[in-house]
Amino acid sequence: MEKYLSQLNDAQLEPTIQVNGPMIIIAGAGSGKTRVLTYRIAYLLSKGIDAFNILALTFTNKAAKEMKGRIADIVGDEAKNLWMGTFHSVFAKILRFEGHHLGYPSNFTIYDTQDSQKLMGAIIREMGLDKDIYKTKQVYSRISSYKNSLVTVKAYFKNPELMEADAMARRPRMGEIYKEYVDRCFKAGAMDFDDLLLRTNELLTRFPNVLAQYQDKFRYILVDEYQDTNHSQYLIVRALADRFQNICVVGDDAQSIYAFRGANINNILNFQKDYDDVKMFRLEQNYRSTKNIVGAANSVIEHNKTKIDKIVWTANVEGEKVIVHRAMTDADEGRYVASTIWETKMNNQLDNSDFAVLYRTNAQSRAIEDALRKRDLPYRIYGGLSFYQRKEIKDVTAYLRLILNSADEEALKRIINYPARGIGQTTLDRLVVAANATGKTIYDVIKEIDSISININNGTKNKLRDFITLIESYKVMNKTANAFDLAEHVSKTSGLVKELGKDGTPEGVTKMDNVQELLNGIKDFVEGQIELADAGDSLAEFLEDVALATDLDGDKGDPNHVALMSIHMAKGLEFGHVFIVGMEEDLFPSAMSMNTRSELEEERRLFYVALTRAEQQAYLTYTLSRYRWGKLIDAEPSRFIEEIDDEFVNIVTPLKERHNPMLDASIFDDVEPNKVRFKKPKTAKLQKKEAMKKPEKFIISTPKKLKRVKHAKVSDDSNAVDSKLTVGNTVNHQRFGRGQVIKLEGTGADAKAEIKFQNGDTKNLLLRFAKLEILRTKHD
DNA sequence: TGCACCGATGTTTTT
DNA sequence: CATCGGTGCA
Repeated sequence: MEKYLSQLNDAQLEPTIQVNGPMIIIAGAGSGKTRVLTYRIAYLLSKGIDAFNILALTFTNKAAKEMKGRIADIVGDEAKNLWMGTFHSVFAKILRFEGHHLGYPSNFTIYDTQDSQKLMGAIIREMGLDKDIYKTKQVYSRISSYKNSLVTVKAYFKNPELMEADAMARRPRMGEIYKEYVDRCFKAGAMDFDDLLLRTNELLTRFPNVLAQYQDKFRYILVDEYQDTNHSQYLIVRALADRFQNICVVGDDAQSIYAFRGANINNILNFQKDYDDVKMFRLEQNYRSTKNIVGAANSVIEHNKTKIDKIVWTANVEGEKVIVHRAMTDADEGRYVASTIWETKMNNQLDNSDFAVLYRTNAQSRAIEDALRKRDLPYRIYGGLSFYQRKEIKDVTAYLRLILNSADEEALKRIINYPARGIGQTTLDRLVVAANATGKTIYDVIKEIDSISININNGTKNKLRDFITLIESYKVMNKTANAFDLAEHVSKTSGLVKELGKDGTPEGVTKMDNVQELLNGIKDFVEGQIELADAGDSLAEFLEDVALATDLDGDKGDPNHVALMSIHMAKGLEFGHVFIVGMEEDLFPSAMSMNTRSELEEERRLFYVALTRAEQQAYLTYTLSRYRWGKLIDAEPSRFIEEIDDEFVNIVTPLKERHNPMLDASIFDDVEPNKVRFKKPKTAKLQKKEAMKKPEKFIISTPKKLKRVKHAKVSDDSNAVDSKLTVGNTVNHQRFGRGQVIKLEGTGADAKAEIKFQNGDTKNLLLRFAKLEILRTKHD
C-alpha cells in the first residue's frame, strides 16, 4: 500500500481508496477533507487512471492550485494533466473550445458584476423605465437568480407565475429587460458569470455529442464544497457524471453560506437520492481546533434545525475558552484587537500570520486597519474591491478587451472617451440607437459611420474615426507582440498613463503604481507562459484569469502579515488566533438576513464557519456603538454570543443586556409570529422600501427535526421552498390575502400550491416565488 | 462636451 | 462616509 495512505485515520482512509461509484463525504470542519481529496486523486492515479480523465471542481482557484501542488508532490509530473479549478474557470475553458456551437466566438469576453450591472442600467435607461423601481442591483440579482435556476428568457415568458411575481413587485417589464440584456451580451460576444454555467448547461443539453465527449473524458469527478453549489452547477455535474457515475462530492451542510448567490443546501442533503448505491462517509474528527473551540462551534450550530446530524469531536487539547470582549466603539474594538495581537505575539513568540481578523462586511476593515497601522502590525486585506476591479485597472483591461473582441460593448463604452477625446454621452447614445436598430455592434457602426445616416457632426465623426484607427493599430500589434508589450504600448499611447500622471494627489500616484503593478503582472504571466511552452493566445488567457481571479489567488508581498477578510472569504482557511469582530445584532446576524428562518440559519452557519477557522484561540468582540454611514449608531451584542454554551466562553466584560430579549430562537418554533411586532414603527419610506423587496423572500418555517438525509424533502431552493406547508394550512398572501392550501404538487423549483383564497379565487402558485405566510397549520 | 459641485443613496456576503 | 448620478455653467 502506498506510503502516504498511512497518514490517514480509518475514517479518512475509507473514502480515499473508494475508487468507483457515487459517494458523498460529509466532512466536518477541520476534519481533513482536503487531505482526503488530495490523496484520493493520488490514489486514483496510482491505480492507473489517466489524469486526463479526472475532473476536480473546487471552490477557489487557490484551493485547486494548492491541491494540484500537493498531488504533484506525491505523483510527480502526471498531476499537470488534471482538470482542476472552480466551476467558472473550468467551464469557461470548455466554452472557449465549444462555444461556437452556441454562436459564441472563442475569444468571448467575461463580463464581471460591474459590467453586467452597467449594461442593465443602460438598458433600463434606454427603455425609459423608472430607475427607482427598476433598481439596477435588484434587477441584476433577479436575472442572476433566473439564470442560476435555468430560467432562460424563453422559459421566463412561458412561466406566468414568474411574470406575475415580477408584476407584483411592480416590475412588469422584467422580462423585456432580461431579454434585451441577454441579446446584448450575446451580440457583444460576452458571457457573465452566470452564463458560464448556464451556457455550459445549454451546450450539454443541446449537443448530445458534445456531452458524450466530455462524459467520456471526465470519468472520475470530484466536487469540493458541494453544499455551496447552485442548481446550474448541480445540473452540470449530474450531466457529466451520468455515464460513469464515478462521482465523489465532499462538503459540510453546516458550512453552506452562499444561498444568496443561489447555492442550494439541498444538493448535498439529497445527494443520496440522485444516484443508486451511494456510499456515504463521515469525517467527524476535527484536527484543527481545541476542545473549547469545537465545543463552542457545536453548541452554536445546534440551534439550527435544518441540518444533517453529525458529531464533530476532537482529541486535541482543551485550550482556552472563547474570549468575548466588549468595546465602546469600532475604533476601540480595533485598539483591542491590535493590542491583543501585539501582546499575544510577544508572550508566545508568534508570527503576524498566526492572526486573522474576520468580519461580516468588508466596510468593517477600516477601523481595524487604522488600529493595526498605529501598532505597526503588518496586515493584508483580502477581498473587498479586488485589484482588478479598480477603475484604473479596468480602464487598461478594457482596452485589451476591446482589442481582442471589438464587439465588447462595455469595454468600448468605458474607454471611448477616456482619456477624454470629445466623444460625449449624446454621441454615444446615438451610436447605441444605431447599433440596436441595425443589429450591428457599436464598433462596427463607428467603422461604417460614413455609409449610414446618423445625426453626428463631422468634427465628432473625425474623433470617432481616430478612435477606431487607434484600436485597429493595437489589433495589428496584437498579432505579433506578446501581451506585455502590447499592454505597455497601449497604456502609453492611449494617453491613460499621461492622464494619471496629471493627477499629483496621493491617490493619483497610487493609481499610477497600480497600473505599473498590472503591467508587471502581465509580464510575469507572459514569462510563465513561455516556460510552459503552450504558447496560446497570451492576452486572451490573461484576461480570462483576470476576470475569474479572486483576491485569494495571488499571494504576493511579505507573507508574514495579519489577515483581514470577510468570513465568506475565510472559508477553507485556518489561523492560530482568530478575532471575529462586530458581533452585534443587525450586523451579524445582518439586518438584511433576519426575515426568515432560513436566512437566520445561514447567518448562524456563517458564524460556525468563522469560529471553526481558529486553531488555538477565538475572540469575539462587539461594540456599544459603531459608525455606520458616518453616524454613530447604538449596538447590541449578537444573539449568537448567547448561543454558545457557557462552559466554552469567557465573557471578560459583562455582556450588555440585550434590548429585546424576546428575539430568541425559540420563537421560531412552528409558525413564526408576526415579525412586525418586534420591529420599530415603520416610516412611510421604509414601507415603500419593503414593498420593493425581492419577491422570493417570504416567511417560512421548517420541520422540527431533520434527522436523516433520506427523509430530507426534495426542494430546490432552501431560501424559498417551504417544506412545512401542507394541505389544509391557512396562509396569507401579500396580494391575494388569506386562503387555504388545497393541493400541493411538484418538488424543488416546480413545487406549486393550489390555494383557495377567501375572495373566491383559486390560484396555482409557484412556491419558489410566492410570498406566503403560514397563519395556521391544519392541526391547530 | 466637459467639469465642478451638489445631494441623494446605500452595505451584506462573491464566482 | 463614499460613490454615483444629476445639474448648471463655461
